Amino acid sequence: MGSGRSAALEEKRMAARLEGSGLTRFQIRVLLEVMRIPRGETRTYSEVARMAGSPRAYRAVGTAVRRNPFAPRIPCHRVVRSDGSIGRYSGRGGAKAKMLMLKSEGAVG
DNA sequence: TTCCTGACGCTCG
DNA sequence: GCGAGCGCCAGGA
Repeated sequence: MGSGRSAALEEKRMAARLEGSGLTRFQIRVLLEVMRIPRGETRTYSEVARMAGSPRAYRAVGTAVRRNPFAPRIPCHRVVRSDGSIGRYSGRGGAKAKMLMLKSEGAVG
């Protein structure tokens, strides 16, 4: 990807927008971490929960990403289950589209 | 404040 | 290898 500077700027603007979207602090933190996942890579819900500050809140992570108001901006499709499964996807196309996006990014074979 | 739900995780049969 | 059950944390009604 390009410059990390614009990415940081984007993240800052995102945080401001998320706060105005009626999301909670925890959910914002989760979505912010998800947005930092590099293209072509994936993270498990447990990892995201850990990054968000609550290692055992993987359930709440699912609730948070499901509320993701910035679908393409925040790559929630890069969050998969710990067993390697795609998991669910409430966005357009469901889990099928999720897998397609991951294949497009080279995250999966 | 209490109960129910959820894009999960792990164990057990 | 697979399905069912229980535990986990956060949020909404």
